[in-house]
Amino acid sequence: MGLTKSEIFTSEQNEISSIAKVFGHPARVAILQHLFKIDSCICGDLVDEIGLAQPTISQHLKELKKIGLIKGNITGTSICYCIDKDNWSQMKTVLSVFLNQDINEKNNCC
Amino acid sequence: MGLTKSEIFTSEQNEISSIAKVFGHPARVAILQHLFKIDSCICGDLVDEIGLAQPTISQHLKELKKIGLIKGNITGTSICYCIDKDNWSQMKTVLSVFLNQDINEKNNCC
DNA sequence: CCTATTAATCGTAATATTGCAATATATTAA
DNA sequence: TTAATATATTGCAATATTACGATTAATAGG
Repeated sequence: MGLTKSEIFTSEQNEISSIAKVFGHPARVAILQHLFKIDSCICGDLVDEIGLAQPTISQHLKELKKIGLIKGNITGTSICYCIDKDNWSQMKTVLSVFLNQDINEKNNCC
Repeated sequence: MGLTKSEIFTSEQNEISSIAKVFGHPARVAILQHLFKIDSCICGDLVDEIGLAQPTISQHLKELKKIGLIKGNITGTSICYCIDKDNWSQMKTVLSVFLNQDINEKNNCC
């Protein structure tokens, strides 16, 4: 069906998977890395930096915006995107809880 | 096209997104959480625990196995799955580098 | 051998994702 | 106003994902 049955999972499980899904494409990983690397904001050079067409980059930016990891403000004809630091931190906290489950693990039969 | 252009990205970007993609479905998150929670191995009760059909669970387990996060050994007619601790740790390291990019961040124009 | 049990695989339908050309929108500059 | 520039949106084709019924394979117990 291609349709995830979100309703049978906890909100935590859905939140973790929603965040992870956004990271699940190399273009979006590359966009985020680039936004961190140049510690001022960039505008439209993501299209040159990454080798994808402008509508494709725009679509990926939309995904990142939707989940709140980036924000953009208009500067003339261009738009300046950057990481939303507060949301990035919050997201890290959610993922950390999931990723660090193993610290309390005792035995492992396999 | 539905086809990711992996070849234009770095191996690190592809690795991060591959891991994240596996976490990008709540059923796989739930499976991993359950495997951590019961600190002995489980067999086929994942189907009861999560509310999805057996072939669906089997398919998700396959994805998790493919990327190396879980392993299973045969015990009679059932198969005992558990987290691959070494690979889990390695995966955490890869993701941590990506998630902690913000610690060196200086300014933020937005 | 036959049957029950467990899990994988196959086949398929429904939906989602990716990518881009074409177009629309919005702002600046002349 | 017109042209140029930057980004978003639309529409569409190709491919991927999700889910499950039906079937298959493998093992255990009788």
